[in-house]
Amino acid sequence: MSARKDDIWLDARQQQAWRAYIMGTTLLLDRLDRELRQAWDISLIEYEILVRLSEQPDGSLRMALLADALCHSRSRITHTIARMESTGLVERTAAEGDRRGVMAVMTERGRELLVNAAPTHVAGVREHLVGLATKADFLVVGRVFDKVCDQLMQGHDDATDIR
Amino acid sequence: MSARKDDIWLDARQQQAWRAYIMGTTLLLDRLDRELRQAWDISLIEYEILVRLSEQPDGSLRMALLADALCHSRSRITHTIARMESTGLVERTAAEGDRRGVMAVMTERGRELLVNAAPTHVAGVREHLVGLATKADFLVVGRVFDKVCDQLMQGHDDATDIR
DNA sequence: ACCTAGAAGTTGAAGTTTCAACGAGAGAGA
DNA sequence: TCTCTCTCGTTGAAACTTCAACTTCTAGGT
Repeated sequence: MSARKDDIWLDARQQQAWRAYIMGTTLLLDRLDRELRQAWDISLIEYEILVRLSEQPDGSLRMALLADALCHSRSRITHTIARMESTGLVERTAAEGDRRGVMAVMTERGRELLVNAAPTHVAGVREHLVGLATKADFLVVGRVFDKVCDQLMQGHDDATDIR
Repeated sequence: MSARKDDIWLDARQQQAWRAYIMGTTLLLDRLDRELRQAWDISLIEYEILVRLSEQPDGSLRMALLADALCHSRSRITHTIARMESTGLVERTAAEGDRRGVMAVMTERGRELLVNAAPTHVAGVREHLVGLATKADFLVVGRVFDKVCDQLMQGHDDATDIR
């Protein structure tokens, strides 16, 4: 109940680091999203979905796995895939062996768009983040956020689930 | 046109770090937002606005400065402050000396809420991020994102501005 | 076979952010 | 003073996400 202040609050440097992280992330994600939209008329989320699909041998993935891979709610994936289907980047097919299941499949057009958009995206990531840090420092960032993922992954579910 | 692959793409470890950062950030911001909403019925954005206001001697800040401090669009600030005004956390007053200007002022109720919510928020930041890394590693994160801010800050404007 | 708990995915409404356009005032220069 | 350009902040619609409810199907027990 009466923990000392420095057990509760962040010190000045930690607080500064936290703010830099929040602001930097806000600016970075905003920028990467805009760059993709302007160059290829696709959002960062849609781009990331295409990346995951492209990593599968058949270019397809169950909706739930897509949601887990991106840490998005299932509802969000449903809506986003619906939009992408309407622009011809993916299609929906039934999953074999589970009649509840739906597979999102990348179309040829989706694959072409990804091939085009990938250099734009990677250049942005390099220019606005990776290229600004030493290799070692960037790997530290990766290490820290690996732990964040581990800590927060269990217990992350769709909003419909109990908590 | 024919740059070597490793001039364009990230290597495996960099890519892994990038994904950890994206996923970790998604999970982290989602979690911090939920914790504040559940405990105090306030979003992370609203919380951050209250923090900035509380740092001013008179608890008020021009809309534009608020937008800049949070790296949000002016439109977003307008909408968010409107919601906060309707729940009694802030009020709007005219800025002196510039009849275009609007000040967002923290109410007493806003200040009380912030005092209550701050421990929740800081505990979350500690538990899900700061406490998972060594002090040195976390400062590296801050250093990296400081550079990201510097690089992206100039040229960050409201969506209405030319680009 | 039957029942039940839970998972998969969708739906539509509510909430939030972005986008483009706008009105009003400030400020510099002729 | 007049005018031109720019900034401030807002507006309402479109785009996107969250939320809660729902249907369908699976899987495990009896």
